[in-house]
Amino acid sequence: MENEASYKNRKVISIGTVSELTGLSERQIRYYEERKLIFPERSDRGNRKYSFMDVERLIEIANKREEGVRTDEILQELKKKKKEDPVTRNKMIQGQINARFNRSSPYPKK
Amino acid sequence: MENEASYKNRKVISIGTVSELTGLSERQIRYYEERKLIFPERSDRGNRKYSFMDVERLIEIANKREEGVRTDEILQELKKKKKEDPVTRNKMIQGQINARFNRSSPYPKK
DNA sequence: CGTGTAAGGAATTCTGACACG
DNA sequence: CGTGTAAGGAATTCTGACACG
Repeated sequence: MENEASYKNRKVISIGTVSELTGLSERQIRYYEERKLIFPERSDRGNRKYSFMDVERLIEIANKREEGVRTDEILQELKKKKKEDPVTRNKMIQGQINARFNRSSPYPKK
Repeated sequence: MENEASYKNRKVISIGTVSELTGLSERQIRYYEERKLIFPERSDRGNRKYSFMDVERLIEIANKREEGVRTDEILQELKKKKKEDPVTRNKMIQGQINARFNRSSPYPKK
C-alpha cells in the first residue's frame, strides 16, 4: 500500500527547494501555476507544496521554454500527451471498469 | 536512472512538514537528531531537509518512545537491525549511487 | 532524559503591482 | 507573454538557554 510511487506524488516540497531542484526562479514557478501547467497543494497557512512529479514536470516545462515554446502551447502538448499515452488509456479503461463495478455494487453510495 | 527509490532518499522536506507528517514537535525532531537517530541534510542557509525515509524512521522512533523505550535504546536497536537486515547491504549500495547522483547536481552546496 | 517554551534574529513565502516589451 | 523586482506582512526555522524532573 505504501509503495514507492506514493512518494513521487506526495506534495511536500516547498517552493524554495523546488527552485533549487529545477533551476527555475520562484517567480517562474508561480507563473506556470497561473498558466495551469502545475498544481501544487497548499499547507495550512498557504505555502505551496510540490511533489517530485511536479519537479519533473517543471523540468520538462523549462526545456520547452528554452526551445521558445509558449506556455499555452505547452499546455496543449500536455493535454494531447495525456490522450496519446497508452498508459493513460488503460487507466481510463480501468476507470470505466471501476465505474461499472461501483454502479453494480450492492452498497449504493447513498 | 531516475528510479523510484531515489525519491525516498532525496532530502527535500523541511522540518515543519515533517512535523505534520509524523505528528512530532519540531523540538522532538531536532532532539532525535542530537541523539544521532536521524541525519537530515542542510540547505544553503542551514535549514534541515529530510527524506521520506527519515519520516518513516521518525514514525518508528515515535512508536518506540510511546512504548517507553529510551533514545539510547532505540539507537542500539537501529544499529543491530542494520546488521541483521539483508536489505541493508543493497541500501548501502543505493546510498553510494545517490551520493554520486547528488555530486553531479547542477547546484553544488557551495 | 525528553520536551516545552520564550527570545531574538535571519531567511522564507505570499500577494498585488509596476516595469519592460 | 514571461519574468524581474521592490514592498510589507506573516509565518518558518535556527540556536542557546532555562525549566521540570
